[in-house]
Amino acid sequence: MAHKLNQIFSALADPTRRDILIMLLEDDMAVTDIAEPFEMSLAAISKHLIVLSNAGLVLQERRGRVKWCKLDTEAMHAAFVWIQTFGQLDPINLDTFEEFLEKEKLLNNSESI
Amino acid sequence: MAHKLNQIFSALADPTRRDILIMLLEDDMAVTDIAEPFEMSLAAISKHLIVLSNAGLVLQERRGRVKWCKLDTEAMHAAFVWIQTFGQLDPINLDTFEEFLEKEKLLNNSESI
DNA sequence: CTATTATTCAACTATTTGGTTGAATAAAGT
DNA sequence: ACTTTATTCAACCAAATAGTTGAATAATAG
Repeated sequence: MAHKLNQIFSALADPTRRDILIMLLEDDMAVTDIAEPFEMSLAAISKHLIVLSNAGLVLQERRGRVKWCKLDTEAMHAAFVWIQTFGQLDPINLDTFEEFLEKEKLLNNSESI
Repeated sequence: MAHKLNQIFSALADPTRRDILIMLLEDDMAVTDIAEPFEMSLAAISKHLIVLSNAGLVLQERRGRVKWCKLDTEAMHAAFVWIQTFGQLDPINLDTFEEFLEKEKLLNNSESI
């Protein structure tokens, strides 16, 4: 599904998911324990975790009947790098910008297969 | 509409909007000029700019019939700070986490009026 | 005054998202 | 074997999103 940054930023756009990430800073947790403080259903939390996992923000490892969730810092780092780089970019050359868009479009298409 | 970070991250989640932000690094631009390299309609770009503006990532100033768009770095900085802080947080105390959620819920409600 | 240019609005559509509930699966405990 | 626990699946729903087109608005140019 398209660019990784799309998934990362849209995963971070939901306050429940940001809260889950903050919880996971303390320790790895099982799905049921993650769901406990929230007012929504377990199934809803399970879906949020799948979104976080698809974005690469969380790793899920099943041991027995329990699925342990832990932070995966790599995706967060990618977002961090994008924002940081953004602030430090030299002014771009608009003449080459359309080429850039073109390349990115091809890339997105190939990724979405 | 809820938490500012929701708007910021969800604005950043769209590749067209990220591209627009990159274009604006070079210089302030009018809506029509921003739209030019993209394949979608002007109205679609106009909507994207409203999203960016609501998120606080872009400032729009009308001069005559032209609406000039420029970067507003504050919101980007807020996202940056969140991610950076995230990586540096001490392990949280889960006992107080529900209180945190409660406060945040009240806050979100008052913001969404 | 009229035509052109810049931008948005309105109405519509298709898709995605975030939630629900109830059933299904699968492992562990007794 | 039976029950409980952990998690997901499936079907559904409401709301939001990202796009379209055509008309409306408003400022500039001729």
